Amino acid sequence: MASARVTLPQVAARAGVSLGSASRALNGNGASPAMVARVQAAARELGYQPDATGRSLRLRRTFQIAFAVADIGNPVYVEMLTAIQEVVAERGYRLVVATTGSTTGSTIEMVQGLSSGLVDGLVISPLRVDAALVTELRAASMPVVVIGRTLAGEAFDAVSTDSARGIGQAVAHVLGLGRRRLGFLNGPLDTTPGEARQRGFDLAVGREDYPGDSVDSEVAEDFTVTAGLVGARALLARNLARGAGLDAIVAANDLLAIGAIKAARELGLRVPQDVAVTGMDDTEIGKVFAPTLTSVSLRSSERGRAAAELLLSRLEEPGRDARRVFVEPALEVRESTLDAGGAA
Amino acid sequence: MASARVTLPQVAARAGVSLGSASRALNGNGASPAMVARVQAAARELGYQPDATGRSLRLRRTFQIAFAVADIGNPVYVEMLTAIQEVVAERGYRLVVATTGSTTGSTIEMVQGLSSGLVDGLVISPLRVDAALVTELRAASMPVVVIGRTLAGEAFDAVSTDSARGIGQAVAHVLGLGRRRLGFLNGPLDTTPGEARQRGFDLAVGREDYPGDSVDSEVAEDFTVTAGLVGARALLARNLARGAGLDAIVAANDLLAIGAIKAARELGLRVPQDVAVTGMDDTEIGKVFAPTLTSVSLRSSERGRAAAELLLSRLEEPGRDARRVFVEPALEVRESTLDAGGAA
DNA sequence: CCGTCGGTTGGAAACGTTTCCAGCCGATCG
DNA sequence: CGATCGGCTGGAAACGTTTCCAACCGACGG
Repeated sequence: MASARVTLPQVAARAGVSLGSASRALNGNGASPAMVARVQAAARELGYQPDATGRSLRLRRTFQIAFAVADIGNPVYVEMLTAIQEVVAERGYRLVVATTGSTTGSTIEMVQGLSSGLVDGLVISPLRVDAALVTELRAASMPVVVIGRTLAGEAFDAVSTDSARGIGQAVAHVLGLGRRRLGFLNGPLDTTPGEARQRGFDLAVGREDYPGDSVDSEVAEDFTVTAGLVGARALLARNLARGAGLDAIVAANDLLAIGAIKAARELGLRVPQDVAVTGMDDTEIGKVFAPTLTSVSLRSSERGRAAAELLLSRLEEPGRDARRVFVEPALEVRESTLDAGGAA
Repeated sequence: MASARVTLPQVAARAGVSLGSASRALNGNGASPAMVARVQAAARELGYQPDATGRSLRLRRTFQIAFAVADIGNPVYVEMLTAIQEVVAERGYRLVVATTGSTTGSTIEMVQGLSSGLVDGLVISPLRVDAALVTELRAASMPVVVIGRTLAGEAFDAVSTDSARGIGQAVAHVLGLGRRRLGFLNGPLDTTPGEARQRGFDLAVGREDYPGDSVDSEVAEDFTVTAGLVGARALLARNLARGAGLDAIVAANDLLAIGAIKAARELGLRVPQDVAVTGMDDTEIGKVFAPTLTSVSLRSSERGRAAAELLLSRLEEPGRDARRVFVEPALEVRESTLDAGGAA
């Protein structure tokens, strides 16, 4: 393998022209047609492949962008990754995936590691945010697009959604179904999504005209099915013991919701007849689950795509003002809240 | 953002030493303790970050490796990606994800694009393989590790499993449950996994002592839930019409299996009581599905990890002989084949 | 017919790093 | 006490590319 690389000087020699001319000919800058033909022929004969490192060094661009994410196992991030990959590949960029770890400390380390001219820009969707991370991101020697909470007052390009409002939609939906004893199954409160979704729930059930009878919240260890199962067991058992079992669980994401459905079934409860369950993120897994999962779509693909486009546009126009893209949450009603009767 | 980069000459100047000494001091090669201290101090004061492109150009290594995959949406590949990422990150490498497209033509293009010194090595799990692709991979100017069919007679490092045998295990399992009318739901036959799994099924049901009554196969459009749903509808309907409905469906992967379960339910069939269903790949989604899915594990994480380790070891020792790692398939029995009675 | 201009070309510099090479110094050994 | 050796250092070259600059050519206009 790995026959010795053929370099541009070799191509130039073969074509009998100077190095500079060869470069111009291949990049289509001010070279005569005859020159272009000669050089291209020589390049083809030799099997010339331009070297990315030499080119990057000179150009000060790598045509790589990074997507940094806490947990690549989460389907939401995979969806974003797919969308980002699609957009950037089309424009000739490559995608580097970087795992941040769940703490801000390890995220900062990762950002520093990336700040070596290795990538031209960064899309980051941080689970946890603090001042140090914001500082680090501002200091980064490359454009950054944040997916998630728009960092207060910061001049970052950002893509955000209103997941608090999304939780509100889910609450309104189950109330509309006549459910009155609501449980909220959340992930860690010190995460950006956990905090926002809790706020959304508290707001929705705190309204003057709230018609529900009881509310209860449970915080799972993280945003996974297993944690959801454990959390929902506690949530359901607690309310059952209290004499008035829950008739609806609003979960902070689809994985938690699936955990909740499994927990409900363990107790012999039917979904949705006995307990309606809603998720959030509208992931593929929820769409194929049985029952199919009512979920608040935060349009992860769209957010990924928007973030990628924001980043590319900034690479083209570095000086422009920071831009923010908002994506509206939208409730997708499916079987997990739809009684056989079909009341909506 | 983007304050002007500080370069090594600047650090050297600040420390009052030569460029070469500064480099040696930072890389820990033959520099006096005093020198190291001075240079590190200067570097810290200036916030020096070594430039990856300059370093790569000189070193002829980028410390990046690529993972090329047809469809990053498939959970199997996500699992591999996670494992690979973990291994390489630990050794100081970064992971670039490359999407190949499903044809060999687009895969070849992608390999060529990567052959620009941008990555030090490549892990590829091709869906379809032909002679041209093999040629291209051999000619690639970097080490390649193949996950999947070991390319006949080729000197690639490879990680493979015997998915044909895995299908055999699934068939044996449902036969052991007393099922006698088997359907096989496969993906496209011109793919590497499709071909192998079909072979496995045909072999398993073609044995002299095969006790089953009937067999039937259906080829879905691709390896997705939707395609599985469509394919399984046809498969089930066809056999129902024939008077003897299937009592087991062996699917070529978990997504197809989930499609099959949905199709069975549409027809009012219970899983597993009326129809037992098995999948393959043992993905997360199958583990949380209701019913949980009996599946043949091909140990995707393990394969990813092995591939990454193979690649890193080759980077350290370029001349060594090609190595192959085999991973045994293993059946994971869950609810989708387990009658309430619990017969195994 | 000569000057000028636009289009092309060759040569050289530059991007930021690592490493080779030669020279220096102090120390050790004969 | 002198020669030699080892450890460090400074300087320079090299990795492969793009682009600047100066020079050249033919053609066109005055």
